Amino acid sequence: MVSGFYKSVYDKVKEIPFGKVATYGQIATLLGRPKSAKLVGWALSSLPFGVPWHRVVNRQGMISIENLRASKDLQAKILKSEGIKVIFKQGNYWVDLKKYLWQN
DNA sequence: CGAATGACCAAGC
DNA sequence: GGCTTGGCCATTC
Repeated sequence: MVSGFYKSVYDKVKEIPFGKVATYGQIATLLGRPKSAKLVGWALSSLPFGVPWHRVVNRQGMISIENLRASKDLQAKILKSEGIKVIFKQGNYWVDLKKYLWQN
């Protein structure tokens, strides 16, 4: 069910430009709920088709979990295809936030 | 309507 | 300096 806050999250995620990434906390802040990054993460757990979820990572630039729709491998794959350098470290994929963080 | 949940974050030990 | 804990709040059950 897409409603209210969720929709805002999806719209904001769609605004992330090609080749950039954003963090959960950042999106939460942009939506006016800086203390509720969790809600962003939760919203992403039930993403509608067409949202570039692969451009959203946690505060450390890490891809934390496998989604229902796609694996971390796929997410890393897509990021690479967009020109983003993905590093595999300690069993997880990471991106360089200093280089690719979305400056809005 | 009360209680649980969640792809997070920052502080504390 | 790695692991645990509490807080956050819309949505679901």
